[in-house]
Amino acid sequence: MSARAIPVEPLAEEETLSLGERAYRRLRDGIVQGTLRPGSRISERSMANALGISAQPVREALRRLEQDGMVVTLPRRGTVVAEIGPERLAELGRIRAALEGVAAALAAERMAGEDLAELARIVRGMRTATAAADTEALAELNERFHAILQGATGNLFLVKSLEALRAYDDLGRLRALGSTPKDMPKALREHVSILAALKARDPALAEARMRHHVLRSLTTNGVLAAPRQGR
Amino acid sequence: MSARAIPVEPLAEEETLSLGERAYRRLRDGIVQGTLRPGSRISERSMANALGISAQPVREALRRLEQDGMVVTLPRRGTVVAEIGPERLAELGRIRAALEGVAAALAAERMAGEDLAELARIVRGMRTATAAADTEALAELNERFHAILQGATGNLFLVKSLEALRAYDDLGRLRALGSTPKDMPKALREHVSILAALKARDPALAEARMRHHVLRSLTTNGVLAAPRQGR
DNA sequence: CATGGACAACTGCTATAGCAGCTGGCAGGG
DNA sequence: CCCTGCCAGCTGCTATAGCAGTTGTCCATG
Repeated sequence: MSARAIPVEPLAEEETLSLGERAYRRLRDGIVQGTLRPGSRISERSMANALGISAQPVREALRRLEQDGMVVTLPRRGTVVAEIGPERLAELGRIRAALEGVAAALAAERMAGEDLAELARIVRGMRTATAAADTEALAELNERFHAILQGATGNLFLVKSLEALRAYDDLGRLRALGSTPKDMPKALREHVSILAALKARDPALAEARMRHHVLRSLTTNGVLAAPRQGR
Repeated sequence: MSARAIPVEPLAEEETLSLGERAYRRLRDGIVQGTLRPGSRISERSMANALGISAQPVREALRRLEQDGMVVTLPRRGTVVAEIGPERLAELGRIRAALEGVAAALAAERMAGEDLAELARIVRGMRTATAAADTEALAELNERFHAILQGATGNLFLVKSLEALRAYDDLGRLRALGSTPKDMPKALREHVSILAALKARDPALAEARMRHHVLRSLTTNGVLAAPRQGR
């Protein structure tokens, strides 16, 4: 009975999501937040009654996490949390930069006019939030900006992959300091330039700018080291 | 009993893989090969006894396919095969090109010497296979080349994502003609140049060349149209 | 004829039970 | 003391049963 030692709390009935989905997010957050440390073993049964649910949803979540590269399970042996060191985190950041770049390129080609208008509204909000140094609102707007852009591509694979990568990004943000203090004007200029490329329907330009934006953001957050990364 | 109409044959005991894994691959192949057409509904139970197995492995496979963007399920409503038109296929190709590019960049930094030697061996084999016009051996070598390169990155997320994307690639290859007839020398030159960039430990160069290689390959296969794609 | 409501037949989702394989320790023979 | 084989206790994995929503049909009612 080592179930008591498992650093996970039972699932509340928070929302209307399926137990499998909730277990997935819970475990994912547990991994990126470090409460489930790399190398630690996760038993389907133990984790199940630690969460107060059955074993299937847990197993389902573990299979999805395995596809995300967060855990690795040896058949009939056990499931362990994968190692996510700083270098691995940097890799994932570069991957995310590349994918967001492709998303921007696709969006530049397909994006509807109303979505562009919505992005323009968001950027406008960013400008005021930057002036007011409202980091919280800025984070919210930033998330919406990327979400709309990715959603505009209509590509499920892209959206799902970036969603998974975003979880890792939170991990990087936790290990480094909190949110970025004084690069907000820089981020604002980058968003403006990205929007301009989107409006101009220039895929290559949008991709380059988006990629640079993500890489720069990761660099100032300490996830990436040298400023000469990935071109 | 509409189970008889489901275009899937029962699972043989082919290998030692789990039923969930086998169902995942079977369904994935069924989708990319067109036997499970877009828009068609997939019932867990029906598919289960069509495959001669229980419902859980099928459900498990469906959840993974959903994360790949191949199916979309409405809670308590049903699961349907997602639409994968030519334009979506082109998008996925560009995504794959970007990811393989990042993989090449990472490999250029981290790759061990013995892996480089193995790649050199493979490229040497490609040279003779190209001279002999042995398309089958060439496809095999090509697969090994990319597999070793991706494996050298040691990044699970990258490997898993590219594995899923490769399935879509097969779909594109099916819709277009068969394997490439006369661009083999071009592919050989590209592999040689990629290997050179890897040996030189030049991440940016390796990435650019790999990305160009994949995009060019997709273009000659008819998956991509204009030669001015993605930079 | 139109309309509304109940019922049957689905669906995805969850829980329980039990299988087969692996591991580690403990006893018994060398 | 060391080695070997057994065995209990794990593990992931699969099957069965049943839950709870959704949908479509069919009959009764206005």
